[in-house]
Amino acid sequence: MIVSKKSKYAMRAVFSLAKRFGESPVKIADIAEEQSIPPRFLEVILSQLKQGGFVDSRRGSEGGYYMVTPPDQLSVGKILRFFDALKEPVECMGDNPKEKCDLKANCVFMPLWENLSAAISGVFDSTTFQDLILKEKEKKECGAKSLFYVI
Amino acid sequence: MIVSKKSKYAMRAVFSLAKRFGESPVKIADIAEEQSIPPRFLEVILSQLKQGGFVDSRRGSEGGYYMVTPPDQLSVGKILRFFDALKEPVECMGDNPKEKCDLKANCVFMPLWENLSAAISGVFDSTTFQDLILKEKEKKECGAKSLFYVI
DNA sequence: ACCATGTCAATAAACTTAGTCGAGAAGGAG
DNA sequence: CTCCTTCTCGACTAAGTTTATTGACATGGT
Repeated sequence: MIVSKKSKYAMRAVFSLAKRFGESPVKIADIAEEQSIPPRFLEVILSQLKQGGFVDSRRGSEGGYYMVTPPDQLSVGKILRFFDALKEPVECMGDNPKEKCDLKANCVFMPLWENLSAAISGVFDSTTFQDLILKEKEKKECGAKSLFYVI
Repeated sequence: MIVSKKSKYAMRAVFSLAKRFGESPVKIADIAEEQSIPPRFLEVILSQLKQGGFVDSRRGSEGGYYMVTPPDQLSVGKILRFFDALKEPVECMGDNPKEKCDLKANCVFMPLWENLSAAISGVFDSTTFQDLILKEKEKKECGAKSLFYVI
């Protein structure tokens, strides 16, 4: 898959924390349970998110993790890129390609990879976590309305 | 990467055969050399392409592989999808998801995965191997022109 | 002092990717 | 009919990546 399990966990964790932006810290164990993420794996993930400057933490009782970046200023793309999930579509692209290719500019496939790369970025960079939070609220409301009308 | 080495080998092999559509069979060894693909790996790939009905083969001397599908009727997407390289962006999507998710329709991330899936398909389904062949010809002409003007 | 929590580095199991190998089957030329 | 050439098939291996798990440690609050 393009988006690994780990990256999805990261997104869910960030989503969870983003909803509580400005509130008191949330324990790893709580996020893990809420989002069904293996707690000790989440530990690793949150630690990386902290390294990335997206979240911060406090130890001791009443400790936990909390959002640093406001949800409306954090795109999904930033998280995915940080977790290296938004890699180049092929190894021969980028400034420092793993797989070297002599063709480069003359490769007939290159425009394809470039379009792909742009299309993917387009999708992820245009959605912030604030958007997702709003979407969830909408869904809940629609769900309620739906229940009302269905009967 | 989204597109594995194997899938890229497959694309190059198909590209190579597509250029000779209607001509006599090409030996694995020749394609391998022309496209810098490990011969015995290419063997596996071509055999799968045959299974998929994209190419056919003949044994014995003067044998080899040849294109069945005309280049203008074969999109890049068809090959990538066949090689499972164009998987769903996440495991929880599709009709028969590997990773089951209770949220499904209510998942806030789902629209993201759907947009992504559509964007990727859009890129790959809109290019045929005929397009690539034409592009290569253009590039060669431009290259010649360029040489002419540069001096 | 103690307990609750985050922190860190190492490790392991499962899976995927990339590639290899040897023996065999089928077509064509002589 | 026999030999050579080429494809065919299935198993195998090596390396890398992903998905965690573990135990010992550090730190903050009461």
